[in-house]
Amino acid sequence: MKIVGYKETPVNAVNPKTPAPDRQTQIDPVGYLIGDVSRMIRTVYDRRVEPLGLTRAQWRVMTRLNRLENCTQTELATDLEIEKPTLGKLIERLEAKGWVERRPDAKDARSKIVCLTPVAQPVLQEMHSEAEKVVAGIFAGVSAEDAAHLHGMLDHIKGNLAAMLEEPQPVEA
Amino acid sequence: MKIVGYKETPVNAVNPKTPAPDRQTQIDPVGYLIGDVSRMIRTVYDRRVEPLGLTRAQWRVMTRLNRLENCTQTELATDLEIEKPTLGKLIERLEAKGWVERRPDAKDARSKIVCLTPVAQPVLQEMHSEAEKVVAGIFAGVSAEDAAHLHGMLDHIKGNLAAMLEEPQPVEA
DNA sequence: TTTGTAAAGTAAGCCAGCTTATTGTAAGTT
DNA sequence: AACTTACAATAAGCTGGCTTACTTTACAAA
Repeated sequence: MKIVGYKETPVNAVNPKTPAPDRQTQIDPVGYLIGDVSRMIRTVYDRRVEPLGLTRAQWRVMTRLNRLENCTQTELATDLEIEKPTLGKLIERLEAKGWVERRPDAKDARSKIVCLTPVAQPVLQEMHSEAEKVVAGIFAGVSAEDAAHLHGMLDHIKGNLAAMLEEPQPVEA
Repeated sequence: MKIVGYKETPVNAVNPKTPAPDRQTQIDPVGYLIGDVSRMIRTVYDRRVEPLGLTRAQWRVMTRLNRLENCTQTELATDLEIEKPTLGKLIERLEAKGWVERRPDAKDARSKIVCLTPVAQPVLQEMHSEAEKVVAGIFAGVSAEDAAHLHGMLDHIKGNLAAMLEEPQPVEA
């Protein structure tokens, strides 16, 4: 299975392979750049983790589970920002691989506790090690000040976006 | 159909709703920020375009088609960076809605020319208008210099990523 | 001319996201 | 205690991404 990223470059996206997109960029290209960078980060990491036998959705579940320790499926789905049926199917596959298991919740007969098996530990360590290498590579040649500046601007933009997302949704017709 | 974005926040992602993530950010959070911003941009735009009856994948096809005019499916798929079967299914649905049509290629009996129907025009205009509003909202309060600086850094990072993506893939076992 | 290779589109099948609806259990109300 | 409401998980079914394999056609080479 070859993982190549979702490629969801946004509005009027430019092909990231385009050699010289610096002429005639009348519509602000920063929006495309952000999308490209975001996708490329995922693609780089996906490729490195692929030999471990994990898809992106699966390693996301594993890392969260590692931080949350034992939790219910609903808690995990909320934390991952995916829906419960989506998570349910993912857990089924991870369970089949022997990396996670579902146990009944002593406190609530409706819910199930999801937890990692010992088999998963080496996989998790490998994933963490690869993540560190990828981050180092991405910021090669970027000064600390520049990184801080980048962080500040992205934070500002994220604030703008958060405000836009909180605008009342147009009432259903 | 409610569109809420893919939510593919990368490695060790933070919940974008987290109010104050500024303490104890020992692992570089810029990677998360980029992913969050990218996803939020898409979500904002998706919501505005949703009333037109389009999914994200569908409006991407429509906008590209509008720029490329008449082209073959393979050309369009390459430009969109999706695979041909994926595009084929999308076109089927758009054809059913009456927005695009497939015509035989006079020059090559294997290929088909995809083109927009007149019915699609008002939809495209509405999409473009919304896109401009979203871009304006995103960069509210950002100076031209800061925007340029942001662009420069993202370009640098993108270069790093492109280099990483060109590294020889680990040989298949 | 025939033959072989390459390319365009599609079919089939998997993974991962979503929504809506169902089932079983918990908990609050009367 | 009975009822109603809320919630955990799952089932079913759609979209959209991928790969692999197949058919048809084009083209190049023998």
